[in-house]
Amino acid sequence: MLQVVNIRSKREDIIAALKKRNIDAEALIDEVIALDEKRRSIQFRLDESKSLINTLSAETGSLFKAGETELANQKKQEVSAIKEESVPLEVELKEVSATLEKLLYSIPNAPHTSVPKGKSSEDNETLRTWGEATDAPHHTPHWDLTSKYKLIDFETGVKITGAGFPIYTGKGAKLQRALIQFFIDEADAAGYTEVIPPLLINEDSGFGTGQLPDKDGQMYYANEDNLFLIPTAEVPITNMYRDMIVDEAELPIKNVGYTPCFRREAGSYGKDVRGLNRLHQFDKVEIVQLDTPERSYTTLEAMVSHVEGLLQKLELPYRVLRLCGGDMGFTSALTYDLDVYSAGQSRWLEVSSVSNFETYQANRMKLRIKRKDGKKEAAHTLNGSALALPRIVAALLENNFDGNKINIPSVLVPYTKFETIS
RNA sequence: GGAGAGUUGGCAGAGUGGUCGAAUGCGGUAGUCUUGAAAACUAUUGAUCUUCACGGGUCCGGGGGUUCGAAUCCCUCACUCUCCGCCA
Repeated sequence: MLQVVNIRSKREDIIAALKKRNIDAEALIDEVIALDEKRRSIQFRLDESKSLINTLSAETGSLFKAGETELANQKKQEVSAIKEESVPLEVELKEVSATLEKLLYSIPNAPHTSVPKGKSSEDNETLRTWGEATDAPHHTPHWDLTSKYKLIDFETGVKITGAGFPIYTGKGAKLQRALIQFFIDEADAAGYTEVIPPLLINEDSGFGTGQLPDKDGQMYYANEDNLFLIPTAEVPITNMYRDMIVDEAELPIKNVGYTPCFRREAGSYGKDVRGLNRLHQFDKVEIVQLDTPERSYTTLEAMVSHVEGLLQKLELPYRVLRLCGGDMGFTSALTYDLDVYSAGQSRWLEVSSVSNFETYQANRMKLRIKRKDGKKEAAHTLNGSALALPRIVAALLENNFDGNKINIPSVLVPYTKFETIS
């Protein structure tokens, strides 16, 4: 969530930034400011009466010890009276704080100055493209290839679970593992520490990264234990640092993790869900960084470059987009999407989303930096897919199909241990 | 799943109704000593809200209660450990 201090001191900037998300937040922001002022004034009065109660209670104690029972009883009654008076204040403080918090949870992150205005994915800004985004001569969609070469069994997946839960078989399974290993090796070389996190998370973690309170409908829920299946490794990995104060010297913290991801994808349909385009369970390698506010945007660019490097090594044509305000995620301040060209479907497929959340997540999860001078402030959190597997597999198959066989990009051959699929 | 024990500052660990935000040890930081280091000694060392500041409030797993006053008593939830059961 946004920090109240910032809302107070940068009211205009925040309202202007939120306009890019097509939100007129003026009334909301002013309500936050008013509630915060109210909260502070109540707390001040409450603190005063508590201070008085503490003093009088201590005096009562000494009087009892000294045997001055009568005086002590008098003080006792005095304290009771003050306490009674402060009860409504206490109730009010709780109410005001709860309302304020709820309001803060409902405000999305303020977009970075570079974020373009816009309503939908149409308005995203294409920054650059790499490679030739041209259709393959045979123009075969991957679902035909996966069935022709027996790489993925969608039907049996339906039988044992349901749509969107594919079974990778034979070389399809090996390709999958090869990609994961390749991605992790690359991240390793770039200085990321690998983690294998839990695939189920509790409510606090869901709140920390911003999936809760409103996006619970997108996560699978393990009712009996009140746990959620992770929609992305971002959640467990970032939450490793929840409620922590990290020394400035330890930053940046760089983690990479491979996990399956689970998404209910309620409301999706049509060509979007065909084949590997959108699944309920898919594999992803995620990179996560924690850094200082002054460095985080440089870090963001470095993360994008890392992802671009992966795509270049895989020889997949791609483009880099800067998301417009209307298409950005709730918690992000700036997001770059990377799309690969799918030569069998003639469309771009999003394979990575790299974001800087600034202090939005850190503030929620109480993740702070301890500066050299001892001062504490919220850290910046960032993450990105590096990469999401299914659409990479889709593009890889489609783009490298020559009519007779599928040629594996040379960088992957040491991992797959086969050069072609035929 | 059953039975029992526990949860205190970065860590270990005292503290069972008042002066306890909390002894002590370790660790951290600064200094003395030393050519330097170690050792020793001295000092310092939690978080959070509020205030220009002085100061004040809150926090001893979470929530609630009893009391003039709670780390300490009661209720409740969560977690950890030990034993038993089950099991990759």
